[in-house]
Amino acid sequence: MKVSLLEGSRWQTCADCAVRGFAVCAALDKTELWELASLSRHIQHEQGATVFAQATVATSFFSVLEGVLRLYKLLPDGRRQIIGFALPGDFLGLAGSPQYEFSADAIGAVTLCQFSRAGLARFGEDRPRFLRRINELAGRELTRANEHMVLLGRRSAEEKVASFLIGWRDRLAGIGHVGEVLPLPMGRLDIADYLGLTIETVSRTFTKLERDGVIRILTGGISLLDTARAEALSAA
Amino acid sequence: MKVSLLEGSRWQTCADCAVRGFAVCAALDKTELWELASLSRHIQHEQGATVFAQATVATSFFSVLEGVLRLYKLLPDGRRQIIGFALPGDFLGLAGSPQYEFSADAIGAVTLCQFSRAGLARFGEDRPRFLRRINELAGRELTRANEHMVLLGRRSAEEKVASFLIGWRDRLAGIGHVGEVLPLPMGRLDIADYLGLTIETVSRTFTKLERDGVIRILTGGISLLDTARAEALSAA
DNA sequence: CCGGAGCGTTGATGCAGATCAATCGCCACG
DNA sequence: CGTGGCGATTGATCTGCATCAACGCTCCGG
Repeated sequence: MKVSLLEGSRWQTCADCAVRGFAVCAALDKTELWELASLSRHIQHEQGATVFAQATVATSFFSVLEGVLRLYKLLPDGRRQIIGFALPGDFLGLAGSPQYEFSADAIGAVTLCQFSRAGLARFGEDRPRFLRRINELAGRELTRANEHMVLLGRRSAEEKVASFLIGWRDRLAGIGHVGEVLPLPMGRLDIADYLGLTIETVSRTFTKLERDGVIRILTGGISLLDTARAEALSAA
Repeated sequence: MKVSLLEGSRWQTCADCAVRGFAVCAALDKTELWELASLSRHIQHEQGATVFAQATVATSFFSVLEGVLRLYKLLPDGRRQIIGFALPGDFLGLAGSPQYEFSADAIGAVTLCQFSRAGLARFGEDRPRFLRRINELAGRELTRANEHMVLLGRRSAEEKVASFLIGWRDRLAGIGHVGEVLPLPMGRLDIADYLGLTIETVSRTFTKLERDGVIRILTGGISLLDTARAEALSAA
């Protein structure tokens, strides 16, 4: 059973952008939106493409329109930690440092709204509403990061996987996803590197959750059979 | 050998506040500083006191003047993850959610600058410079969080301890600390909960680093003997 | 000067998850 | 309709860190 994720929405103008309600621009009025649109460029990347790489000069900010990205940091010896997945509406570049803090690549095809760093900085300079919006997004990101630290430092493999599934479900719900099936566009290796585990442990844990009747494993996703049990594991 | 940390500085007015250069208020001019001062209250907490607790209503923001705090999240069963240590100049409340996202307690005595949430929000509402300052601090925090995730998810015990020591040294240096000796006001348990380890593993790792000639263990701190080796472990 | 509480260290043992090694299943392609 | 490749699963074994258990040091109060 194949599962698709947020395909088919097409962008026309900022005003009827698919992510208008979620993205940075949610705080702007019509005039501002026009001005912002003039600063933005609309780009696409195919499956697996790297949008930007850790430690290269950060020339752009991005807002995700369609698709999913993995955001990750690499250690010199190749160990990888995925620090998050970016979904439609997410803004990339909050750290605001002159170099990118992490790398981002496309999981499946993605469409992005690209802004020049300087341009957006100038645009925001004297727009408190916009700055407050950025703040709000940064705060949310920080909250997610804090929770992720607890997960990485203090949870068992089973709790990690359950938390991931519940968190992913909630994020998809937040951008309007509905349905029995929870699509997982990222591979097992991505999940492992997100949870600080190995691919084998992730696979075994999925299997265990299925054996215990908590989930059902499908190609490209899962279905949550025992939500209560999963949520308990995720909170515990 | 006992080590003291940032004792003795006394606050008089905002203009000659000990953390004037580092804190939120660094972005403000004299007039604004006066207005901000009228919103702030100056509070102290003794050793071990809890300044605010996770999941209680967030009525205040804080800026640290003196001392060190541990910021942590607890799981229902008591497992603890320390998400960071707050030093003079650090601002608490960036997440901006209506409840505190984590708890904070004093390690040793602390002095804080307290602001009412509503008051500070109103103050900032239409001051882009201030908002940009908040953004800058949030970005820095986010960067720290991302690095901490890599540490928690992908580093060995020895690398964790070395990274912690190097990071701590750099943070203290950033607020003007100098000297051979690196004070560690937090106990082994705090370090363990910061690094996602147990107290025993932390203790053993300290001992190993001392045996290997990388550090010397003192009461209340350490001395870095082989900086290069420690930095290598920390980066690797 | 003595006693004990609290933190830190050290030792012995256990186990969750890593590592090493096939095998499987699903497509894409010839 | 075979075949090769890649991701996922499963199995066997190993190991880094956790856990369980003393013991030591240091400082403080009597």
